[in-house]
Amino acid sequence: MSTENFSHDDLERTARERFGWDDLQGGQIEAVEALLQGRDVLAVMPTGYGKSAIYQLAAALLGGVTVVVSPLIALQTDQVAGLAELPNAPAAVAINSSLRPAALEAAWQRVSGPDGGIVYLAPEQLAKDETVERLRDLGVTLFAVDEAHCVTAWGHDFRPDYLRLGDVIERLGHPRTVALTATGSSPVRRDIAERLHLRDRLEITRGFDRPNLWLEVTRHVEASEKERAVIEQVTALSKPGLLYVATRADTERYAAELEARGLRAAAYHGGLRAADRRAVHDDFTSDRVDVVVATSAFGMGIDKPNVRFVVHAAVPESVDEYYQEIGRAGRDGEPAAANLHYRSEDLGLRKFFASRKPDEDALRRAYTVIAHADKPVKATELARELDISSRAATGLVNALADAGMVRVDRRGSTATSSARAHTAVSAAVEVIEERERIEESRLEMMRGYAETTDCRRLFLLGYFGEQHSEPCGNCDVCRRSGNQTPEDGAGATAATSTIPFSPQSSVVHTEWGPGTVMRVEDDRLTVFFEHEGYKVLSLELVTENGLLQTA
DNA sequence: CGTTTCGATGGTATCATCGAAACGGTGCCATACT
Repeated sequence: MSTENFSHDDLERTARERFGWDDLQGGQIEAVEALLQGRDVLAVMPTGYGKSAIYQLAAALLGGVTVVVSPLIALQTDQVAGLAELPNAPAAVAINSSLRPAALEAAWQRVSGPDGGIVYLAPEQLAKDETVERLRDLGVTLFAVDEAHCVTAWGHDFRPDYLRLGDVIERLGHPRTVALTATGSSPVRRDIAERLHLRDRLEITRGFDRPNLWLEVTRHVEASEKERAVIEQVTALSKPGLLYVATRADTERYAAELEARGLRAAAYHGGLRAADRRAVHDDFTSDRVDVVVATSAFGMGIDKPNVRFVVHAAVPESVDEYYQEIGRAGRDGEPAAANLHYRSEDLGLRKFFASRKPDEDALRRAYTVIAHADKPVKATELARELDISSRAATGLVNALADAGMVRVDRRGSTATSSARAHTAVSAAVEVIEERERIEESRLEMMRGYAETTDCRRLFLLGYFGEQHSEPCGNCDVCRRSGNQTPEDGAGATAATSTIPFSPQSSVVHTEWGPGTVMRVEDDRLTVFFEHEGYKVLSLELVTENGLLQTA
């Protein structure tokens, strides 16, 4: 089948006849057309915009087998069930550890026919040669990575197989690839594109500004005072809503406190049994609870239009994560509140999570084993040899690979040179420390949001690379300073045109190297440096001393 | 990095105080049990 001769009408007819969709959005059409032309696509769109429709429609038009990488089995199951309700949609299966051998074989058979189908799986499945070879034999026409920010957020340590997806795509012959996510500042977008080896990519960003969200930060000194304020606010706000907390114990404590106030509250965290998690999720979706008190585990796959507030009892690890979490409020376009309760001490827990001290001894032993082996070493073999978990082993290998000291293919890891162990270790340590610097700078941007004295929406949109000049009129800063709605406040723009650096332009700093300008204000610049992370620079010092050059 | 928990201490008040140690998030998968 020729893949380049689909007309706009074909696309809309297929959407209607096979899925029952009558109203595709511009961004969806643009993304599908790019895929049909053979381009790779990075789509950044909020949940509810219809990201799944992009690869589902492309799959139907292209035929053959579509692979969808999805981080949670619960999400895979939901997607398969959704497609099964449509009589003419492509066959869809989820391949994961919950399947017994017979069911597994049946699933493979379902998509092995001439019409192919959609295969949902987690990246860990694609870490198995057997799975990749089976897909390669079937012939993959489209590769989709759903919730693609997981590549950046989880790949480095928590779920290292996310970093292997780029190689998997190559081994499948680089079928056209689409990455989908609901959030992504430009450093995250670039990391996704590089890690997945996207080629000739089209980036489509839609639906970032959420003017109906009221933005507010309340600062606290004492922990107990903060807790009381959170409880009072959540009790007072319109329901339903979400309360994000930092620890599992806090979910239980706050939920109990809210129940004592007569609210229907449920705690949610990753330690709950699968059935309990599902129950809380369903209760929230069907308005049987008022408030879910959750860690960051709660979120992916939630598409509930009438969430009236998202309150944070503690800062999340980055503005990316914060924006994704508050974006779950007010999807129906009606007013909704995003309130952050902030104590600077709360940054400490996030800093702890971000800091992963490089284990030099483990790196040295790992490199020594790999360098002295007469054949490639698989992560599982390394784990056995060093008596560590296979996750830890994959993490060590990822660090050595990022430093260019080992090469990883499907047979395992091989040393790239005859470098001595201490050379390899210090290179890997540098990679880990750089990552940590960047993580900490992302946390500093979160502090920046909490402590900013400017319009909060301008801060958020600037973080995501959208330069707006008018204060929003719908945040606590604007309210205090008497800013009205944007229409009323025209003409107060800063003279940014005289500043020699524009947002999204590439720059080079004498000390910090290459970077991208993220935000331009009257007297300062925010720049993301590739090896250092975010830095806020005084415009005066930068121009006087010639520290920054446009690249 | 900050908070909570635990145990030792001192001293006799039958427990307050201090310092050290432990703990804190996100989910696949596989394997070993019932």
